[in-house]
Amino acid sequence: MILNSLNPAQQEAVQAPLGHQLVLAGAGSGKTRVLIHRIAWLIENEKISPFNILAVTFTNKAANEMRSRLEKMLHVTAKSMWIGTFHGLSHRFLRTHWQEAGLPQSFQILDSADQFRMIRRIINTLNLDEDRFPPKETQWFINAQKEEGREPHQVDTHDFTTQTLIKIYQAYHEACQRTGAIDFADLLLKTHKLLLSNTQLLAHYQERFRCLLVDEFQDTNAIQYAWLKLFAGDSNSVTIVGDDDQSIYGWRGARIENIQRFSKDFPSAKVIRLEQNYRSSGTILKAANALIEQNSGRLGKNLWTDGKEGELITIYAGFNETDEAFFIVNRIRDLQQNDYALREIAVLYRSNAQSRVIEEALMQFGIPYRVYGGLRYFDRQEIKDALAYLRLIANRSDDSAFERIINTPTRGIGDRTIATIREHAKSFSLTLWDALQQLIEQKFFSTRTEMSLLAFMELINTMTEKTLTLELHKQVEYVLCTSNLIEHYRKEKGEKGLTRLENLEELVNAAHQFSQDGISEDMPPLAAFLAYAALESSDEQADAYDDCVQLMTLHSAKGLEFPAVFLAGCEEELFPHYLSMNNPKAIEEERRLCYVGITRAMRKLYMTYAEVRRTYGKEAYHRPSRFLHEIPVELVDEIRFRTKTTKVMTHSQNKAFAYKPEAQGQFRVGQKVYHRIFGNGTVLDCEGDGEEMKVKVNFVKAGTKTLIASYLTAK
DNA sequence: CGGGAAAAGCTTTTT
DNA sequence: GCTTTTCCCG
Repeated sequence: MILNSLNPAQQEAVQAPLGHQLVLAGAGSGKTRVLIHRIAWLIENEKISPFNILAVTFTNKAANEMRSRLEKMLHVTAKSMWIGTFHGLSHRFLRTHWQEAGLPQSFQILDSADQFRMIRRIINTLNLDEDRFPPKETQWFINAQKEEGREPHQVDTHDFTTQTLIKIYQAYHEACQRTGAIDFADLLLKTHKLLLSNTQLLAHYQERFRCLLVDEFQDTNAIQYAWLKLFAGDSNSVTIVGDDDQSIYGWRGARIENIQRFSKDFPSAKVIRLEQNYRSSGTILKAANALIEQNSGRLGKNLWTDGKEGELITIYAGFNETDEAFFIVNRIRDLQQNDYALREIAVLYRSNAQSRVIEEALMQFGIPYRVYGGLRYFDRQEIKDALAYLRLIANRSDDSAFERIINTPTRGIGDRTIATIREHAKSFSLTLWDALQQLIEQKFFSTRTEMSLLAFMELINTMTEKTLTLELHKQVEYVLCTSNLIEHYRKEKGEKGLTRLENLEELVNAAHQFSQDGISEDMPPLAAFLAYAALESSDEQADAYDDCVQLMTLHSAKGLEFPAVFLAGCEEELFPHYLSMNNPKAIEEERRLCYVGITRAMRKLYMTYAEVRRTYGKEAYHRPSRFLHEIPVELVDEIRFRTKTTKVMTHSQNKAFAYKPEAQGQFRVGQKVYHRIFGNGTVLDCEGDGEEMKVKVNFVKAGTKTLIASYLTAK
């Protein structure tokens, strides 16, 4: 194996003797490479069988990448290796041990939308007020409990509200059990619980997985930590890789403290720091280091590079979000001139809503772009409809699927009828399907309603029979046709309906592709496909080769790198977000998010903000983000006020065009001035006049800069 | 049942 | 402000 491509610290991590290891890997320090080389080393030099290795990542994408890179490196298939996400691996485990776990063989995975509907229904059935117990918050509560590994009866409670929430949790828990559904958190919980209670099984798995490796360890939550510890047992070797400075998922239960806890629970663990950065210029790195230093309780790490200092960081103050967007587009065009490919440029922002203005500006200039995040393929309405038919075929007790399609496409079954079925199901603890069957036997409905209902049951039963022997993709095709979904969406007018039809067609292809890849092991193909749809958030890889500007949130940028990065919306209230403002811990997480953003940039970083921003229909004035002030001024280049493009603004932007900043008066040489980022300084030179006036200022702390007069205050 | 009007949201996201 | 969900009526 080629090790000379690794630096000494990396080599140390890769070649460490068996035992526990904690690798603190800074941004851009080659963390993934180390992890992959380590696994290869274990196999080739320590003669560990791939069969004995368990590697955990946080996304399917990371898992797939790791697998394929390993296969390339070792020239073997990594099939026998357990590489995957906590959820994916738990799923694999539960599919094998469904019986011991007390699950039906065809257990269905609920995604968060299914979970939401189910919880809301339970709140209503319990006659609770949706305003006092908002389904979304309740869902949050339940998931938070699950992430801490607490079942309904294990939650301590004193106040009435929590007691009610637990009641809902309990009812939800029972509903899941009755319908054979498990949610994402359950995958981990049930795996953990089964291993704890079944010593034989535990011994078997502990004996098998002699080497455990976990990536992005700073993102693990309580149940994941417990899960890992259980697999580790007393004698297996555990390697964790993480960066406390890049922990940005605290809000969904991730705990940085798990890193410290690991050192305590595995005291023999060797700590290795990877601090050499291969990604960013010296300037960008200095900015990142200075920023993150403001956080308390860090494990401590200082990134360095032997590369060039590179270009200064450009901070731009737009007068509103449109101006900010046009600045970004203008600079993107400049970058294009300077031989940057569009795909090498990323625009990052705190929240998704910010993408719109930027998209509009890009569109106006005909610059191709791609927005990451947003609605995923398997989350689309039409796809979920089709999958619901398949789910009901596979498992009649799947209530979520039942509710979704009993009247989609419409077949004359109204809300009243569905409510009756629900009620009956509740009072006799039946699944909706069984409740419906009973009610029909009891001749409960009017003849017309009964006919519609019978037709529905008949449809599902026929589908099940007819597709029993069909190949998976044929099965999907059959369902699409006989369910009338195609017909239903054909009626939807406009482009939307057309896209939906295309998506449905694509589902047949997806099924075909899936069965050809054939990783379904001993699961029936349909069940495997449904699990795949629930667990894998298939990202369209085809677009990856297109040359377009990459737009995404800071969260989704983690793990990526780009030669040029724009960080838009660097304003107080937006970034840091106003919901984090009064919580020091949350502010630190925002700062880490900013750190992640800055360290995505390889050569050139722009940070922009808007004086006025329209949010939720209201115009709001914000101060520049505190994070801008935390970057040493000597690393910052220039502040420009207005771009040439203001003239190109279309009618809709007229408002922006009409905006005139308050004249600050004329400046003269020798005058003392103040700037909100650079601080105090003295005017050295003036050029032009009015608001277009450019002023050269010698700042006390920041040195000499040339900027637009409007951003200076006379002292 | 479907369409239009009114109302309600509205960080960050993977699984 | 814009988008999604809900409500109400023909």
